[in-house]
Amino acid sequence: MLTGQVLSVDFFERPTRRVARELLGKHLVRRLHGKTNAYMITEVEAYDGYNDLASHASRGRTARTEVMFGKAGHWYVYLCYGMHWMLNIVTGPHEYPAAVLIRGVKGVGGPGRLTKTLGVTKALNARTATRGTGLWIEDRGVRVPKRSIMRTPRVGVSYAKEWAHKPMRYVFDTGA
DNA sequence: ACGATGATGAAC
DNA sequence: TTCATCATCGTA
Repeated sequence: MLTGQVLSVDFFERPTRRVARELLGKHLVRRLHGKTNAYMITEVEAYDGYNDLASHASRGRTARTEVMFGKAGHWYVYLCYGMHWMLNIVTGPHEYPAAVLIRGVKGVGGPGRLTKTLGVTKALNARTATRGTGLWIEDRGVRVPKRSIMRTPRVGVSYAKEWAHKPMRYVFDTGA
């Protein structure tokens, strides 16, 4: 089976926007019910720091957001609109609240559809992105030319004042 | 264009 | 304890 280099904590501990951009082209790998599937990441959003009004962390440290303040490389999974699980990976330094929302992979557009397809639920919240938890990220050598990366404002955060229109959404245009 | 559907956080 | 608010999606 073709595998790649599993991304370690070092990768995620860097500045959130950089991590977001570099996650494009990486592979989200899911092992569930004895089967392993890999999905190339094509769409992400950065949620960066206490001042980011679009981030849950802007309303302080709470039971839900605790994981965002924790160590990088952990999953932050929460329920949105009462029915969709959202999958994020914690980024940046310890105690600094930040994460990247994985919005889409090749063939599966939309964060809610993505978690449904991969069988991701609250059970993965606060777990590490390692093989042991059944959900991790690999570099399989896909090259992502700068030209193929689109930046846009984030989706569904119109309430976030000036943060609503910052280009913190990254899309890998594969042309396919 | 709109309703489903429930956790979350802030107000009371 | 109540209430408004959602980092969405399928159907119309």
